[in-house]
Amino acid sequence: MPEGPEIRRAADRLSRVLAGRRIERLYFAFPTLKKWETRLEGLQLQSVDTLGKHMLCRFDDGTCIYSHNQLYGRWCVRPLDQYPDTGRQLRLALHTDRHSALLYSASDIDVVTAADLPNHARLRGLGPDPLDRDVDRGAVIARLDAAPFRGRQLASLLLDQGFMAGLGNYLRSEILFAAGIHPKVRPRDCDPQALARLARAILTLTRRSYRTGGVTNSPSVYRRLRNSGKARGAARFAVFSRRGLPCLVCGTPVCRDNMGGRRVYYCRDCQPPGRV
DNA sequence: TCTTTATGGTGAG
DNA sequence: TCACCCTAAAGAT
Repeated sequence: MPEGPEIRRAADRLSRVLAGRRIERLYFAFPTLKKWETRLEGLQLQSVDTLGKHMLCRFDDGTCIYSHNQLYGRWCVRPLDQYPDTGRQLRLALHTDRHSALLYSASDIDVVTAADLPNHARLRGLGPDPLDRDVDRGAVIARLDAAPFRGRQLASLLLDQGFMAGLGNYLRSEILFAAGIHPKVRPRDCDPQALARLARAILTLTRRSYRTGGVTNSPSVYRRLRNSGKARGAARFAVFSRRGLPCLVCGTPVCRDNMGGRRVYYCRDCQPPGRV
């Protein structure tokens, strides 16, 4: 569950069973965090929040459990003390009187006091999260057009958590395809219409992915691809991981390149390079 | 069974 | 830009 929308969904699931409840027991796999098992025991869990791909389980005394799932971490919610049959390593467990919230495989877990939270190295400098309701299209356009960002290639900018928090590698490709913009284009090369398309794609696709659990294709295209049976796995995405397959709009084979150290997928006909 | 890849991120040069 | 770390699953042999 790696990108912002999936993390936010996981936080919602945790919230439903943890928020407002006393945490009766905790388990930390990492030795340096063991001391917190007794310190946090019996406190009430106030909320489960996300900032981009970062998650915070907040306790009523202000202490937070910070976690980042990277590529591998996975949250499970189960009835109390029932563990899924998985070969994965349990890294963190929060038990109420009814439920167990279990974090598997994640390696980036920490406990942060209220005083240290504002200075936390991983949270400082994050951009706005497009899942937040107060982030609208105008705000995204303004950010794209701001001095630190307008000269940067979109391929790199869209992965920068300081630009917008929560976007990741599949959203990058999907956003650029939806906006019809080549990955090497910079915001300063975009006319107002192109900037507006880009901002709309950032918000629409991130929020769609949140609603659908990671499907960025339009609902009708997704249904059509699934029903055709040919592209089950790839049905989620319009371009991402579709190298060599026909573009869903024009039929040209989808390109794959390395940009910003990660793979980006695009259609060279629907997303022409140069000024847009 | 071995190798490669992955929806993430850091730090060195 | 690169090497590297984390862990799991898919792909190649």
